[in-house]
Order: sequence, then structure tokens, then C-alpha cells
Amino acid sequence: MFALVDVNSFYASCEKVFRPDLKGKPIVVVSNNDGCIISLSREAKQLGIKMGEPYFKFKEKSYPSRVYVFSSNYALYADLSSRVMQILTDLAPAIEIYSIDEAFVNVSGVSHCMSLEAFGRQMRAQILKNTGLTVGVGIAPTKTLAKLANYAAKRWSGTGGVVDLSDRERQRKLLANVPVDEVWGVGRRITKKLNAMGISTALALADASSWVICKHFNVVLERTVRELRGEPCLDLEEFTPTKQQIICSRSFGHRITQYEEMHQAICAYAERAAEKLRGEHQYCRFISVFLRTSPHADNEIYYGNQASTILMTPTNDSRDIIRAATEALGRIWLDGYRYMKAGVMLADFFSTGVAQLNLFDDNRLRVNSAALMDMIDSVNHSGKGKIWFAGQGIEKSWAMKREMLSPAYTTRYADLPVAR
DNA sequence: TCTGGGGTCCTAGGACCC
DNA sequence: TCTGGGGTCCTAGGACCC
Repeated sequence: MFALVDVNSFYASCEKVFRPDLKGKPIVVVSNNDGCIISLSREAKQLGIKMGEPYFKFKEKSYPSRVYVFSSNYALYADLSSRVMQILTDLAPAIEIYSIDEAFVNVSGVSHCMSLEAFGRQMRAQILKNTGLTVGVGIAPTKTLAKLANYAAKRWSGTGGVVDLSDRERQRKLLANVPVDEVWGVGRRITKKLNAMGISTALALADASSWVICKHFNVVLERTVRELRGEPCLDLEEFTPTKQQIICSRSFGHRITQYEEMHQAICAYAERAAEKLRGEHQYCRFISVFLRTSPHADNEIYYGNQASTILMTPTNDSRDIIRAATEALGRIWLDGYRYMKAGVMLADFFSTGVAQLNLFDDNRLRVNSAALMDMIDSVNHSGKGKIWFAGQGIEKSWAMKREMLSPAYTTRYADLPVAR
């Protein structure tokens, strides 16, 4: 039996935690570079503001009451997220952290002690008390049904934020009332195709023939169908599998036209990606760089390209990764374009750097590499300041815009809220 | 002027092998 | 003139998720 716990309007709610003056006010959070709206408070949704709307379009409109806007403050969200997850870890036998604001909880043994619904309310109350955040809880025999139970808990206020869908009759009653596009794993394209086949509710999908689904779609959707029928196909993944790839990419604060600026940005992304790689205790062989102009600009010719390098020996040394990335950049850079976005991707991971050293390997092992990288990472995590390689420059005029950033209330001493 | 960032999984098709 | 069948591996692209 699974419970899906997720925080209501997570980013927007985080912004409100330290701003009691915003209680009941509409607020939105915009993505990196202040690009588009990625989180809305309940009040903002009621004003008809839409998720994903570009910020510049939003600004052109007017609303009956003032809408407060925040740039994404990931340091704040990550910290509040870990507090929520810690509470769940303390209360439940096992949890799977599914995303920054969601966790699946194993509640199989709980019914011996208390009702599942009561347990849901307990988790909800504890999180509200300790963090000020409100969660929804959906309980069901499969992950896909737990997701739907959670949807119901959010959607119908009479539920008090907790829905237990153990009972088969209740499952079918809910499924009949939920449009198929709300099902986990059913996106825009699949919805369109299902609708064309006359399947428009979750119940119709649950009752569809496995054979037909497999024939017209694939095994993934077929698994979803079985989960909707109450047959568990997905387990709780308590231990996060090691990553297959690491990406660091950003849109620029302004369009880049000079090679030197792009070179700086790629250095910065490569260094950040290497830091993440070391955080995973991994080494990589595959390093790839991509860049692109704006796909939205009608009066410019689009250019996007990608180049990659495969090293002989796995590495997690920033210097190797920066060198491979800048070399790849040289192969795809073209003058005369206005670049909007670029990124660095690492893949082909190994758990140690001890690979066979190739006879012709020009990438000689570096002395003290691990010690130097450890030192850099620990300085950068100490809060006392940052050090970085010179290649990313000092000015960073290309850096993303975050003009409406809230303070790092919980992770920076200078930003600690003061109670008077 | 201005449209996020970071992931996973699956499939089709090509290259190559015997 | 006539050109099989079966397998693996890799990659690009599509679809989904938050």
C-alpha cells in the first residue's frame, strides 16, 4: 500500500512561509531567467493565471488584485524540501523521494496500528506544524492510483487533504470522474490519441484491453492500465539509483554573440557539472556540449548543434571536463548567431577513476587530483566564499536574470528572518 | 526585447556481424 | 540475372515526469 504525499503549490508556498503578510494574496514564481510561470498560489490560480505562461505576457495583463512575483529560489526550496522529507522518514517505515516536493511512502504495515486515513492526517499535521507547508495525501494499492487519490485530495476540499482509495468501489467511482489526461504517464500526445479512440476518462482507460493498448501504444502505458486496475507494477524505490547523466544548462540573461562570452559560460557549466558528478561519487567518460539560438525568433535563422568527446579514462577532475567541453565548443561555434542557451552534459559513468590506462592515452593521470577537487568543493560548501577556475570570467554578463529573488531565509546567515 | 532546467525510459532504424 | 535470416549494439528522437 502506497501513500503519495506532495506539497501544495510547493515553490509558491515556500515563498509564503517567511512572509505572513502574503497570506491570502496571489503569488507566482517564475523560472530561471525570469522566463515563465512555474508555480502559483491558490489565489493566483483563481485569477485565471496559467502554469507555463511566459512572464513577459503575464506582465502585459492586469488583474483585479496585485500579484506578487518571485524568481526561483532553489536554495530555499531545497532546504524546505529536505525538512519535509525528514519528517516523513521519521514517521514512516520507508519512503521514496520522487521529486523536490513529492514522496511515495510505504504504508503497508500501518493498518495494524491505525487507519490509513488517520495516518495520512498525522503526516499532514506534523508537516504543517514543523514547516508551515500544507501537503495532500493519496493512499492506494498502486502508485498510479495513489497519484489519483492525491489529485482527489487536492481537488475536493471536503476530503480534508487526505484520500484513502483502498476500497475497490471507491477506486472505480473516482476513476469515472477523472479525465484521462490526469493519469500519471498520460501526457498531451497520448491523451489526444486516446480521445480519438473514445477513451476520455481514467475508468475507460482502466477498462481498455491490454492487448489494444500495447498494440497502439507501448508497454509503459499498458503497465499504467494494470496499475489503474489495482495491480501493482511499480515498487517503492527506496534507494535512488545512480544517475545516468548530468546536465548543466541555462538560458542566458542576454543573447550571446561573442565567442569569449560563450567560452566563459561553457567553462562555468562544465565546472558545475563536474561538481555535481563528484557529489554523486562518479567519474565520466562522455562529455557533450550543446548550444542553440532562440527557436521562437521568427526573423532569425535557427542554429542548434551539439558536439561530444569520449575520454579514454573516466574523470571527475574539473580541469579535464572543462578542457573537453571547451574543445567541443570550438567544433560547433559559429559566428553571426545570437545564442539563447547552451549546456554541458556528462554521461557514461564509472564508480571509480581506476580504468585501464590505455597505452596511447594522452590523458595522463593527474597527481593529487582528488585532493584538489575535494578542497575546492569543501571551500565552496563552507559558506565562506567561492572559488572557481578563471575560464568562466569574473563579470559573467551572460548570467541569468533573477530580478525578483527572495532571501535565502534558511541557508544564509545574513538572510535569517528576525522576529521582533 | 522577453518562452526553465533536469531527468528517465522506450522505440525505430542503421551499421555491422556471421 | 539472381542477393537470407537472425542477431547485437548504438543513436536519435519521441514521450513522459516534476
